[in-house]
Amino acid sequence: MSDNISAEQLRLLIERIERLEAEKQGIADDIKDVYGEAKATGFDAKIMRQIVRERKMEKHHRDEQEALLDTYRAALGMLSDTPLGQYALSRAA
Amino acid sequence: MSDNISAEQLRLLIERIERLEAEKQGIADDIKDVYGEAKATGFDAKIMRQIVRERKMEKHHRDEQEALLDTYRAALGMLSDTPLGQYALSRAA
Amino acid sequence: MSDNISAEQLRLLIERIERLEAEKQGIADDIKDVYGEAKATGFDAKIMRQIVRERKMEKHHRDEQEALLDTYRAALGMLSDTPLGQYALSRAA
Amino acid sequence: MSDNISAEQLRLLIERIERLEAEKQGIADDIKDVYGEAKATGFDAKIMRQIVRERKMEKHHRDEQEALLDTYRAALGMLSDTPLGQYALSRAA
DNA sequence: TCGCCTGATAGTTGCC
DNA sequence: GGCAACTATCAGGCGA
Repeated sequence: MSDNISAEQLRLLIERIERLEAEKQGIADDIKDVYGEAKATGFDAKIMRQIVRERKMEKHHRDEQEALLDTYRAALGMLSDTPLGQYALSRAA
Repeated sequence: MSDNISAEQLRLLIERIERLEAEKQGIADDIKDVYGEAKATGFDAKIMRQIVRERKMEKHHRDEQEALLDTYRAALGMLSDTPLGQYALSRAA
Repeated sequence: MSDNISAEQLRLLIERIERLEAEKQGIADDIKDVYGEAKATGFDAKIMRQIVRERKMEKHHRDEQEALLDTYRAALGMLSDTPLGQYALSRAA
Repeated sequence: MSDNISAEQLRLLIERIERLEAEKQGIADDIKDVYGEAKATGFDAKIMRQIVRERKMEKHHRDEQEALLDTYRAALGMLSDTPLGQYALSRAA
């Protein structure tokens, strides 16, 4: 009996995954359509992809910077109630 | 002036793409979550992935068979108005 | 000195790769020639490519089925020294 | 009867293609092995790929130059028995 | 957690 | 010259 339950659970999980993958593919198709539309308007898809890639990297870069800053903030947090810590904070910002 | 219009168009296209890519990534994360959930329930993610892959391939296989059959039908189509062609078609189906 | 040795090693590796890529390209050209020959004989290259693709997929399909079965066997293997596990194995095969 | 002949021809062509594709895949595997070997020796595969790509482009560039030169040579060939052609040739070389 | 390896994605070449 | 097949690259997932 518990085998049936397991099999049913497995079936449901597989179906959820397949449904999500179908959605993902649909969006991928939408993206392709937008590039097609851009091309029809006279833009170069290759260059656009390059721009998208660069912006993603810039965002990633900013996120990393932000994370680093958070780390500093946390490290300095424990010192923020001391005069020396206050000074370090003022230099890091 | 038309440069501004082009630049604006480009900006809109890029933003649409970035929004779609964000959605796509979100769904990819959802899929990962489902696998995580399955693992927590005691299923082996590797086997599940293999099953999903296999089912996808079976579907692709059927589609390809259908496409091949269509191609044959088209190739035979040029004979469909002759008795012999009719016979060939009936054998191919 | 060891730099020279490294440089020489690198050169040899690069040359081996370039030689292999040349061979690969040669074979790709041969394949193209065969399709050309087929076309000259009156066959439709598009259909031929579809057939080749389909046969490759069928092979891949069989391999995948086999791999899945192996995975199941491995998953059941942990039970193979119990009577109940033996029974499960006999049902799965 | 001619159908049988055609089918047999088609079979032979398909088999030749499949055999060539198997060879091609084998060489692709060999290339992968060489990169693996290089990596094991301490080289960076990504950089090596870049080098191979650049050398291919350089070769292509040289080939184009050579082709252009041939075109000039051919164009000048028809003039090579005239004093002016002789002069042009001497300038082009 | 890191390296490997497979699967997804972008670029290129050949065909129509 | 556009489109589709194919190849090469890259990133995410798996195993050690």
